[in-house]
Amino acid sequence: MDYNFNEIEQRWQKFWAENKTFKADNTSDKPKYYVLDMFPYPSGAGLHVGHPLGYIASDIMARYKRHKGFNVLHPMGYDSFGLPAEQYAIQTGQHPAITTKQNIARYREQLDKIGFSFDWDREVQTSDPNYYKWTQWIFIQIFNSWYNKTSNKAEHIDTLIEEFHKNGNSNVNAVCDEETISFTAEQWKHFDEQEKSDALMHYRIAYLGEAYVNWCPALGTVLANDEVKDGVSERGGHPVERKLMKQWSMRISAYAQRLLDGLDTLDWTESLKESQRYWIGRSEGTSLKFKVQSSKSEIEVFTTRPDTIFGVSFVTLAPEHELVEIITTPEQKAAVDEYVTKSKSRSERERQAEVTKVSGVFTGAYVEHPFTGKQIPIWIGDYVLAGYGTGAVMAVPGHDSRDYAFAKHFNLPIIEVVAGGDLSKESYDAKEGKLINSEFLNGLEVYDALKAAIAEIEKRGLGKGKTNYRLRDAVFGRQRYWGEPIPIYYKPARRIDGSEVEGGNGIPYALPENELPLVLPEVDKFLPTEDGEPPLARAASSWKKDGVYDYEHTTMPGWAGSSWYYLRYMDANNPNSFADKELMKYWESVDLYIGGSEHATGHLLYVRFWTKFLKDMGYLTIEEPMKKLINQGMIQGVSTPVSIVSYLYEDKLFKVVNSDNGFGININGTYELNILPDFVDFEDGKHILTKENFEMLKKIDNRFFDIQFISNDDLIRLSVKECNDEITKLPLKSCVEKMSKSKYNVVTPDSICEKFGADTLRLYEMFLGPLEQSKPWNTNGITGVSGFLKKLWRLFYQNNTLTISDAEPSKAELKSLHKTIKKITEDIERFSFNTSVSNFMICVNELTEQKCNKRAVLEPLLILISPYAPHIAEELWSRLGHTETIAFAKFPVCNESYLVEDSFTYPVSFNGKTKFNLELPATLSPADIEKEVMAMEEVKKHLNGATPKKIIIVPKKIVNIVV
RNA sequence: ACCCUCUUAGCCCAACGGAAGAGGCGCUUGUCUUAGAAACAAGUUAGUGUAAGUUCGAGUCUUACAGAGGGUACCA
Repeated sequence: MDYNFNEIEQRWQKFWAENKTFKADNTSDKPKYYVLDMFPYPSGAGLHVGHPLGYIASDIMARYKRHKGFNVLHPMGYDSFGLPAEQYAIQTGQHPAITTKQNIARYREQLDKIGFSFDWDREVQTSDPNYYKWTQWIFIQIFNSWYNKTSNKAEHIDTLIEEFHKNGNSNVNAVCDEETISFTAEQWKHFDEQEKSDALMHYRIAYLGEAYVNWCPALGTVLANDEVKDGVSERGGHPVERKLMKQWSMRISAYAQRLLDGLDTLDWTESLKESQRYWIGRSEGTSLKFKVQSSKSEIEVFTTRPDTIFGVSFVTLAPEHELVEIITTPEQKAAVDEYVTKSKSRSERERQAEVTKVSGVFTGAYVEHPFTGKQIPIWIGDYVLAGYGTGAVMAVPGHDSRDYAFAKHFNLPIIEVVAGGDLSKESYDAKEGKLINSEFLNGLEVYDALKAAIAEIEKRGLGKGKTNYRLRDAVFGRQRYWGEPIPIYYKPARRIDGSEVEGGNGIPYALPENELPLVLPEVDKFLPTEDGEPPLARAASSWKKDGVYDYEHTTMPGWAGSSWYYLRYMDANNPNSFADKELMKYWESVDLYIGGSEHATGHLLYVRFWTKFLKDMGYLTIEEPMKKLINQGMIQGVSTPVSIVSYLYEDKLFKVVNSDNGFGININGTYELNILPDFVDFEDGKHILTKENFEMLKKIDNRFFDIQFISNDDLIRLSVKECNDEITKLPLKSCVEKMSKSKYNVVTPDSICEKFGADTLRLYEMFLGPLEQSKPWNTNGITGVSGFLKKLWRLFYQNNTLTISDAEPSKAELKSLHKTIKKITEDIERFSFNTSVSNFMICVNELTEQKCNKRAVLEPLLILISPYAPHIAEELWSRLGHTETIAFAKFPVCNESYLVEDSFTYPVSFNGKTKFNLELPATLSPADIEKEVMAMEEVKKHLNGATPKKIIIVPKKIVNIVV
């Protein structure tokens, strides 16, 4: 009987599904274990071999924990709202719901083939109204909340209204907008509906406010910071620009400190925590006011280096700063206006490309130095960011490299106030050295000067110590169709007398909870309207609250649904709440979360934010959603790039000079692309293009007239028309990069499953190397893994018959087994799955050599291997006569007594250099070992009469004699 | 520019600070086969990217540099 993996795998996949083997119980005496994969977006390309890497690892963990007696929650679902389905809808008219459904079906089919132990009864899809009803519900809770800095948590907005009623807002210690005006209780009582709504809006955690956003004209929507890469949209690569817009936002900044502090409690990689810390960007400094000369205005700056206050030689405002217009002198107005217009029109990408270019303009106005009273010019420059701090900096060119570059460029004075650098060459940014040229700070070390400067600034009432965070509030509205509708409607404002205010946008109200879900309406087209309204404005005129009031037309961003999905898995089908409180208490938080590191600052920050919010409101008991997190490395694809120099189109020859999609153009003005892998062969470790394939390539794409192949760094130019016989094999340059549909380097798991089986795929993906490390996909070693499974099979089947002995195993057999038990257990506990695979190989090699077919050895071995290769394990387990699944069989425990060695051969070394070996009983104490060693003739010979300085003895390791 | 990770045999990768090698691929030679392939058996190869330091002892710890991969990007 041969190992027929196709048949075996299908049978067991069917068995698991029919018997709901992996259904997680909500009540159990067993300890719980929650293992979760990062929510996949079901893209049209399906799974490639990189996706299952993490899923296999988490599945091994889930199966292992079941063997270990845990009640395991291991669910899967889909983050099914998102841009690609919508882009496809715009191009084809196909409703994104249909595309999404197809893609999910394809994902599911691929996932099922790999034999994961998911509890599919708990599947969730973010685009399902039964799911997004609760996403909307959570939004309403956030809308109805404010952040109380005194209690340091979110509270219901009613407590704030009550306070306004009693005392106005002067005593309120809340996280709110900068421009919040103060009012008394009396004023509050006389506010009309609009004014009350506006006042509260400054405090709500989900709020409608003006913000600079990343506007992407091509996608017709705003993007979050983490959805923008290199100044272009992460999905699609379209240019992004800055735009001031009224937007729904989330006051995540209120949680900045807690998000930072919480990191210390998490078992995440240091590098991931570091990225979050950096993204949150806490910095301690001082706010400081500069009086503008001959004006009532003041410029407030934020600085972390108040110690360098005497080194200020100018002040720089961001072009968007509100004072720019007010303080600019008539003589400078034209220049300033031009600069402001120019910097506004520049896209993010241009801005970022010009980071090293210095630009700016003088406003003509001056401030007074707060200590010396000296006149200091005010400049504007776009190296100052409008959104950070106060949008203004005190420039200390001597000790800040950006100010230095600006000063050098515009020939502004550079004053040295901290000794230790050479200011003729560069600024001296280090926080080390003594203060000079600084009046009362002279002679102090930087650290002491900082404290002294802050004290003096506060004493004189010029400013105060302040902590700033780089973390911005998250824009929450998207001008898109395929997302959760925001459950808000607008009522026209009313005057005190009750009459309606004409025009205006109306006052936003949250929908009552019994009207949820607010279902996504049908639209005729998935595009914005002619007047630039989002697609939801196309909904039928009946799509209105009570048939009268407009709903909000923007939808939620991709991260909304994924910010709480781990909770829904605990109680996926609950119609009455987002999840039952008792169940959330039982499942607590995720014990192991596995996914890619690309979510470091997006999803993983938002999910922590929502968790903290829900805890504040009393729905949860946990502060952090994911206790342990592992980033699986990326599986990269291998591509073979070529450059197209010119191409033929409708019988005309074109030279590639530029391209409007801004993609793939290299310096020489050629167009780079990757050859489809179907045309590339692999020989002697090199990628080659054969003559046959070249001919094929010509036929398929006859536009390519003149192609440069990059071959071992030499460029070989081939003309398609003149292709001659000389070239039979052309070595191609290959490079390792992200696996992506657009790069033609995607490998799917399907063909591997077909050819070698899912168990081989699972083992092989683990065998590739450490889980967290990125590695290129190659199938060179896959026959080794597949051979191993065949070898395992042959331990049970000799000459096509199951031959199993119930005899007592030999000492050697038991040693092989228990050594493996020990190693595998250690490997799983530290997520070292690659080494487990080789340990299995060693074990099977040894047992094969011992011709072991003892049940007492092979049964435990099957349990050991079942998390990794569950199908073959189930099959052999059942053939051994078991009628129950192997999934819950007790994981074997290592019996150390089988591993004990009688003796150990010590390497005896002098000064670290091994001279000879000495076999001694393993039980000998270090003192006895020393006696034995020192008594030896050879030792005396090596010592040559000298007395050893030190003798180091590590039992069962080494003996080292220091002379 | 900054931050993180990695660098061990022809290749992929192992080695609680204790004799550098477990495993797989590849390669070589057999056995078996009409042949190919498979299976089986035997064999094969590095002194750990470079330079310094800590240590009785360093692939492992520290520092600097180089290369590769990933992340962030004027945050005052």
